Amino acid sequence: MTGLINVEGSENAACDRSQAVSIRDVARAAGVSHQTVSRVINDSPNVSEGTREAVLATISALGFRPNRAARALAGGPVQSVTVLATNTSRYGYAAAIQGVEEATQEIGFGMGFRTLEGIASEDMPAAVEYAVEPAGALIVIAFDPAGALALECAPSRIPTAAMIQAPPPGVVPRQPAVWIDEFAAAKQATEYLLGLGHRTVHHLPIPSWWGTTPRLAGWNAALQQAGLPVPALLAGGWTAEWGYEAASALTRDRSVTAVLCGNDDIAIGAMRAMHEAGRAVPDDVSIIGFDDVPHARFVCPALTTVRQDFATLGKACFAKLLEGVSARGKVIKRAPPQAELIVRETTGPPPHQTGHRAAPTARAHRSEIDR
Amino acid sequence: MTGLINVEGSENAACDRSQAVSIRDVARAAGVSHQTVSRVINDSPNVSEGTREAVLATISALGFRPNRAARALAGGPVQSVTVLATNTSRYGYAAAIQGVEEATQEIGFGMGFRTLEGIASEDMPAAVEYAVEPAGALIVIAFDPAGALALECAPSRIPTAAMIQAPPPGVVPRQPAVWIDEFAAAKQATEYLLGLGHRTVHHLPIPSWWGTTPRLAGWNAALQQAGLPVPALLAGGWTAEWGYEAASALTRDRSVTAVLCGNDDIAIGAMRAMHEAGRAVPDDVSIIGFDDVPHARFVCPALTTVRQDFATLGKACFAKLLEGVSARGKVIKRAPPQAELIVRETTGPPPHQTGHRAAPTARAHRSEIDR
DNA sequence: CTGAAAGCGCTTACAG
DNA sequence: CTGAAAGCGCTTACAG
Repeated sequence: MTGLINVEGSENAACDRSQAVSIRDVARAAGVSHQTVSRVINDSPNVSEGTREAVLATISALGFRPNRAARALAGGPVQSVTVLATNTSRYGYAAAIQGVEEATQEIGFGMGFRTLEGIASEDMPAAVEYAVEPAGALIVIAFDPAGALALECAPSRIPTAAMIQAPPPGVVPRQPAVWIDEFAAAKQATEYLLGLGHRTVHHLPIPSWWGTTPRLAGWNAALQQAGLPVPALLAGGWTAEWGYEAASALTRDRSVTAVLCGNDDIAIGAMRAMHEAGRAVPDDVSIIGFDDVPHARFVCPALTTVRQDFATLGKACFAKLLEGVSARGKVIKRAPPQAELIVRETTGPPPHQTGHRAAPTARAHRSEIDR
Repeated sequence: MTGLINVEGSENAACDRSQAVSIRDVARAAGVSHQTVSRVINDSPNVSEGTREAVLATISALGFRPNRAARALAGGPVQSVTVLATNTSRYGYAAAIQGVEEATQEIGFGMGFRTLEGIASEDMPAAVEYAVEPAGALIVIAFDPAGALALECAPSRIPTAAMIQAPPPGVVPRQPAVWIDEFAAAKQATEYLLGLGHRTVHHLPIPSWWGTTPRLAGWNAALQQAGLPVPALLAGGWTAEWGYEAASALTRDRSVTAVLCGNDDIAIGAMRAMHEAGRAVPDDVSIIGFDDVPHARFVCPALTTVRQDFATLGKACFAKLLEGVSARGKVIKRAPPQAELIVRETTGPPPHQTGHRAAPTARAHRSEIDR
């Protein structure tokens, strides 16, 4: 098979590429043994500079690409990661997955993906086991119960890292994990609402499976710190549909003037419910979301929300994973991102509040009302 | 390593699983050769019913899982697919990816994923080549230029299928491909607007790279068929931001009373632009989107849009891929989904239209205004 | 229908 | 610093 180097002649030159160049082909062409080629592609220090360069040149001339399956089989280093997540289409998950993808691409890792939806608890161990490639690592997005279960099922033999909801103070996750400090942001968002003059803030949470979530805890802390009673809570949900249903129930209660939502989908559902109930946002009720989905600033009124950079979280998670793995090449460490309150149009003072419109402490957060 | 079978005793039994049972372990335990085990796991017909059952029993007793890397390396059948897409977080892509994922999971295929964003054209062939696993297949989401390029770069040696924009009549895609018939839906949506009494319909397209898109063509056809001039077009975009900018330009033109948008993000951006310009939706201008993202029915006013079932499209694409591959097991064929106009609240008769409110031909499409 | 042979492309030790 | 050996777990032919 010739024509590997001379690509310019052919019809769609840029798009053709013939079959498999092996480590032995490279070795032959470079006049070394295939082991030496192996050392070069694995960045072994035991290669003289001269041969290294010669081999590298031959590699690129021949267009050699190491066969991932062979490397895995032969017991090579970890070189692929599979991401486990409940689903793909929820914004935070999709963005996190994309972050991992970019990070893996940078260092030439393969990336697999497996969805957790519809897997029964008793099948989870086998599913996790089977999901990861032979010499592969594992990243699990454990924001929800299914993800958390998958994480528990990860065999200790497989290098694993996770994106999780922030653990309560003092609790150390059993696996390498990253998270966004949502507690502070939720507290800040709640305080912002209180600062606007609201007597209390209600919360429409995302689901929790150990009794609380950082978002919920932050909300709770702000209320308690202000000496306010904490309103009753519904079990959580994820979708706009759930937010719509949950907020509809709140609609009859005139004491509800501010609602902190567990995510933007819930917030958008809640806005709809308020709209249908004839409650104006933000004049009658203020709403804050969580995540800052791309359309949050375009809905009407534009959604005040807590921005979370899931793509960066995904990258941080991958970096965390690499710490525990014989990582070749430089691992760019990344700190997990900070959550950030973005004030837009769904928040304002409560109704019947004459005059003294508590000056929103605008310095503290970013405003995008005037985009 | 013992304890493989007896899992009930241990602490978190459901979550433990020890290392690698090989084909030889199974063979030994079943009293056959490892080739016979191989035949069984590959559904070869050349195995007597008795030994097959015995081997199968041993496999499940031992918890044997074939090593994917070894199968690939030894030249086994295709058993994994990698999906190439511009990104992960755009709704249609995310949903399509999830559809593929579910389909692969059903038949035990591995699934890889690679993002196209940021890959220079000249690097595309290598990127595509390197993305797919050794004995793997390829699915590319070619809704956009980067995807289309990746598809062109797919080496013929790799089994490939694609999700594409519907090709113009008479054009046969060079690769196995599936698509949603958006032409008819776009035409229907345009006709619906015309039927409401609008004098013309403007279009905010998604990008095209061969001069048109099915959505654009359907819009165009409806206009022409009605003997109407076709309004000038902007180059396309994908995001709410783009839709916002594009619609802002339209805002000063009072003849714009109906806008068909290339997707829901554009539509939401357009709604925002109209809102800021003091043009009421749908009283001053009607807007229709494309896709039916999950929040479309919750925004205010709820978005009239053309629903597209990308998850099913993804499954259909995987089924198409399997047609060209020595597929073991039953392949569930799936027809690509149909697009469907969902009438909600962003559409109505044009302003200054006294009286005769052209009866919306409501039978023809689904209405969800009363959810 | 079933087993003994050879090899997929790479990697680790092991010798120099 | 470099090469000859053995093997990862599976699969195809090839012989019975």
